Amino acid sequence: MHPQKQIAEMVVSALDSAIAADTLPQIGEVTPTVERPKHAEHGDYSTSIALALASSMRMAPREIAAKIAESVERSSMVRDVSVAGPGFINFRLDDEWLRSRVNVIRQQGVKFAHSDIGAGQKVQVEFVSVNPTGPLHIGHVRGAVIGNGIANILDAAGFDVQREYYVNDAGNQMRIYMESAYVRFLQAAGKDVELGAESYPGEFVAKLGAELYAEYGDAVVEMSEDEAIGVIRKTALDRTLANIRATLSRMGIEYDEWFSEKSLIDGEDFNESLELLKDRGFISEREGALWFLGTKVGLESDSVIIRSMERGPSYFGTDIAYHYNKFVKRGFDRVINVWGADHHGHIARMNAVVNSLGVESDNLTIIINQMVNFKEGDETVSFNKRKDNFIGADELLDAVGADACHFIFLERTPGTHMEFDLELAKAETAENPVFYVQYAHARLCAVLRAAKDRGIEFEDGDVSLLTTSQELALMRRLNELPDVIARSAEMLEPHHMPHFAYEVARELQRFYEACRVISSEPADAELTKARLLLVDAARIVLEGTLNIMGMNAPERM
RNA sequence: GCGCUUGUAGCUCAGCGGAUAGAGCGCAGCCCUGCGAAGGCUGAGGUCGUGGGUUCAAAUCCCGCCAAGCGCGCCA
Repeated sequence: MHPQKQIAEMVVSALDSAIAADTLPQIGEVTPTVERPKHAEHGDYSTSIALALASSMRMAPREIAAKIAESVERSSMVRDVSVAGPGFINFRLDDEWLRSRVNVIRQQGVKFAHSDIGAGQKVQVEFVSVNPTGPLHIGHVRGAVIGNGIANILDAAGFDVQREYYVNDAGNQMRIYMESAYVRFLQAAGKDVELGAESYPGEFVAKLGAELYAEYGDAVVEMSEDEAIGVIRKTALDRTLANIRATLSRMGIEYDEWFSEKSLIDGEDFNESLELLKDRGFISEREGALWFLGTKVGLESDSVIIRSMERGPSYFGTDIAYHYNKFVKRGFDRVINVWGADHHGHIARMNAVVNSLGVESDNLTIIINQMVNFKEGDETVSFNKRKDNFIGADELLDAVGADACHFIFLERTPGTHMEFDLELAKAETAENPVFYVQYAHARLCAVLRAAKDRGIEFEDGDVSLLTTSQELALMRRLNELPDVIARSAEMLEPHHMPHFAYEVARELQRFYEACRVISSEPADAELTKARLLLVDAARIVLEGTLNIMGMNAPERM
């Protein structure tokens, strides 16, 4: 259990025992909020529960705080419990306990910070899911980073996580894409044909057409369009998906499942979900189409599920089947969809339809990441206005590297309309937080290498020698990781990770500045060993944090 | 027109109803005979878009207004 939760439980049981002992009046169930105070003199953890209880208990907040503080059961973790200000109860961690954590971190590795709040619940994180109609572009990277970050965090928090990419291989866009590929195929065969107005003009499709011609040759050129597309279709889709997969792989992102939209229609999911909605009275037929009765559950309008017999299900229709499949067929306890802001209009009816399928709509969380503006020098451009001037995700990765993308996109909360400074991301200087954090890790590795070169063994070091303010501040920081992971998982807020990584790096640099680690003075031999233990623990925490963020922790830079 | 999101230091952003609103960059200074200076320290800089409301307590919750982005298809 992470320290913050332990403190919260200490407060609850202190409150209970004070009530039992009749020193405080009876009240209903309360859940105390425990926070980390902004100022160090307020301790490591703090609760304002006494202030919140004042009116219902009809007592002065400070008095309530004093009663609770008295009843707190002492533990090795907490050195001091005090009442301060208008009625805060402040907790200070015990130095001895903090030191002992250095050994815990070294023994357990980053797992020391993992939690069990997930309790093995099955969670699916679906992200990116861009139409397979060409390579990923620069605007898709944010969603990829956020989805991956959330999945990693949930993993560390004890959830059973599945990462999924929804492949939109049915529907209109796919038809247009295949027609585009077919035209390019014919052009590669030397035929004089033009792309239609709606077609995908990109270079990728042209290259794909040439590859298809090289593979299938003139026999397919002679076929009718429908026949020919039937032949090239699978290869075209596979190549496109392989391209997307390769880009994601460069970012260290791997999926457990690439789920086909088409399979929902070919199989039973679409019909079954429709039957279920029909039984529950959410379906009606009019104007030659089949509708989901959104107005019945408070939506502004109804939505089409099946357009007509010839034209088949709408995107919304298959999305119903998809979520039916996720919850009912595959039995996920929770589903998290990471969507771009241009899909936000779809959220309300998705929640409504999930609810109409009989699934608690709280089990579906849709995270929207806002649009990104890219800044190069003084020029700011929003990527969506650059459709004519396509910038591929690969180009961004070439320019700034995957690690910088992870850090910078994760640093901002998904809801902000953020600006991505291309110059800054590329900069290999202190202005760039990515390098600051990775440098701190590389520096720790350099110290550990130096110790090894000098033949220093520090396994038997004594952590009780770690007493300077910088050492204690660093240990405090390292011990925050369990809280940070728990909080990030509970709130689904990955941005705490890079902020924490930055704080660890900063605390490390202060420690490094003030505390000589490897000393050549014989009298300092024991202190050297103790500090090497701390350096090693810090390295473990930093590496673990970076890995959860999808980043590398370089040993040299 | 309606809906969603955003508005915090010059810039990019944190801020979990609570104590004196924070960080980085930029700016002005200071600090290396030793483990990586890609570093450390100090300082200036804010009517938290705006007007109301709820509360013992509001940047945070509610309502109005202003501004920006996005969305309002039998596209996905």
